[in-house]
Amino acid sequence: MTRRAGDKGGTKVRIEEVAQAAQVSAATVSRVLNNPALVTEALREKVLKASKKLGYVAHGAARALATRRSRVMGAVVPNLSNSIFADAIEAFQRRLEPHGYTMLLASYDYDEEMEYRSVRTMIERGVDGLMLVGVNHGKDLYKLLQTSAVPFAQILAPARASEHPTIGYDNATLARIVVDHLAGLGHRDIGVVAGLTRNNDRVVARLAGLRNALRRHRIPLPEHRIAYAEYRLADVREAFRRIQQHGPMPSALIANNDVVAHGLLLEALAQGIRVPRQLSITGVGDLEYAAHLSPPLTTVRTPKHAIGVMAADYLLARIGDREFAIPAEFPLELVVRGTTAAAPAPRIDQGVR
Amino acid sequence: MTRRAGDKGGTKVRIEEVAQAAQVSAATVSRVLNNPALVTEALREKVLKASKKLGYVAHGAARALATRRSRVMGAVVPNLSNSIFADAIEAFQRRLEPHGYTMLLASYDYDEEMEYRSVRTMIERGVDGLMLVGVNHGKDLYKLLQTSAVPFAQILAPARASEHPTIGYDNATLARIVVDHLAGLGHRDIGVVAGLTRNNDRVVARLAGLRNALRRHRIPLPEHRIAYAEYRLADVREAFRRIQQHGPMPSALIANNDVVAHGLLLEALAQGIRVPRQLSITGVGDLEYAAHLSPPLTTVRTPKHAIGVMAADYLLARIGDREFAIPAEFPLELVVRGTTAAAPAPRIDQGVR
DNA sequence: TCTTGCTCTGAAAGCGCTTTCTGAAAGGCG
DNA sequence: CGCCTTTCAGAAAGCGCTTTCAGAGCAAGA
Repeated sequence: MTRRAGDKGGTKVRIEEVAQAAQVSAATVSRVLNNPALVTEALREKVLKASKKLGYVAHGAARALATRRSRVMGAVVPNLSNSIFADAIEAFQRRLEPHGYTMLLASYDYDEEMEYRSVRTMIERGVDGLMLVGVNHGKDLYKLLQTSAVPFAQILAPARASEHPTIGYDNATLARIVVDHLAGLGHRDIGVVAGLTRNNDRVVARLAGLRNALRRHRIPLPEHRIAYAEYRLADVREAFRRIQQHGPMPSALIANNDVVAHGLLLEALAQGIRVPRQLSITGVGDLEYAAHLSPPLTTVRTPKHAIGVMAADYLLARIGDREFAIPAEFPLELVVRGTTAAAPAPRIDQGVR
Repeated sequence: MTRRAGDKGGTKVRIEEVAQAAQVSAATVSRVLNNPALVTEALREKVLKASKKLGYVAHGAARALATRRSRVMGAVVPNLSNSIFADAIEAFQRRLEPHGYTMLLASYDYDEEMEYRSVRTMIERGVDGLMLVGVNHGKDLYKLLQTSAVPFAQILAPARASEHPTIGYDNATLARIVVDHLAGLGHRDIGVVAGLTRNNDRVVARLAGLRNALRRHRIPLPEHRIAYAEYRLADVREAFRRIQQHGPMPSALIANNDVVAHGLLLEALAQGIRVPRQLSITGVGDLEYAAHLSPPLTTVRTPKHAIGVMAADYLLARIGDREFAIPAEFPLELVVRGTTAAAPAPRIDQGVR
């Protein structure tokens, strides 16, 4: 286990030295390391021993140059604070690890130019595959991806949302699930708190889906019932108040994700508004704390982990020239908890009807 | 902006082709790209134009092989779900980006062997520098780092905690801050909910610090007043109950971080325990939601962002052979909010005293 | 014993860049 | 006007690996 002499600190060991130590050629060492089956048991052992003794670590760049394969995958995401990305990335990387792949990661804070730069740098670093978020990436980026011929997968959108390989659930379906639930509870007066739409096609798609689903139930969604907020509690609470300012409070609020829903819940509680008696709230994502809030949050569980894993599998397959069928869409599951209830009985309209 | 012909899809462009297109040698193209000052204005322009037109992207592996520098930094962390790591990583990467550095990331879920493998793989990929978490890394890992001569920085521990370069705050100081605050409020009966100590030197250090600080105030900390929990709400709530089972409830609970504090708060509220009247709770980290909980959480603000940035700066300096002084310790700030208050008046002891 | 057919190892040619070394051209000075 | 210095671009030698190609060695069959 412990290492003997031979590894004087800081001296990098080249394959040639291992070869000498084992009294074989560099070619053989390489074969032992990469394709052991091609080599006799005895040699293999001898080489492995020498390699271990010298503390040999292959030089990846040289290997990459020779094999035209880097064993590195790239992931480029908006940020790491949003746990949806963090979870997907982690799943992605963990899935890659046993295949000898490492992950190059960059975040761009929804800045399109920075995203482009990141992708470019990754291509320069020779990534074998690339994971991107969403389906909205500017012509230049797609061009770059095409010329460099790097396999890539877009995540968090349904396959049909793009002509490029895309892995995720459908934001329209998600919207429908939420709206159906709320409409089923009798809500006719619904507000929406969305994320910022700048460079975020998921928010846009979800909003469109919401509009659609509401229309099917003949529920109106006037502009002033929509508020946009960054995914920060303070921002969300302000958005809540903005909606209040523009007319009577809706009986239900649809949040773009659980963080937003949390913010809404917090603000409602702070104002003494009863949830769900006076106000129903829905989230998206089923974060860990959703079940623990009081009241526990009604939300939609999204398969972030599965998406990260599949992105890895897809890219691995592409690299290995294997077939891989991307499912059209991932299952979404409504988790009904305590923040939604039947709409309060409408006040008796004093007008004619 | 848009590209013209010349970039037929998927064909990678080599430097030689750019050279031909610009009617110069490959050496000149290389110089233009890496050391423009060595080349006349006219040539530079000509080459840049050709390079852009062909959509040339350098081959990083070849470059790395020739320059013995990869422009890649590694980061190896326990996970991404804990926002302290996510934040530090993001700061690290963002700081690196403008210097042309990309980040290789791996997480090991507190598995020492997996950490070793990750580091090894990164070294193989030729990282120019490495960021690790904590100061407890097993002989083999340090050996590996030494033989490969990769500069590295350990984060989230104070410089003095290790013979190797280390960037972070002192968990003992942190403990003292919390204990002083609580003791100052008259609490003499304090419980602790810590994280799992397996392969987590930060938790161990903090616990030791806590014991020390409490001793200075002559406050006892019997074993049954300590509960260990994973950083998940459900686990934490159970830990809370475990403490309740072993004797009377303490008047204050020290949580290892804000997630834990949140869990404690949730459980207390669920049980109808008044916070802070009956029970004070402190966290660590000042997560975004800390200020928004009700009551808002008293916590200690930790400089995760600054630590990530400094890790990047340090490694960059080391690579550039520049001097860099790591501060002995980072400032910590107690943020007093609503979850701590004076200890409830002690019940009149019926015993003699 | 000689040939045929395998299996296994080594020699050597790159992979695509950077960088030293060299020579050509240009500019300054006696 | 010629010589020396200086500037700038090209030729070529690697960087450390992989992999093809060819040959050596050996077993088996004739």
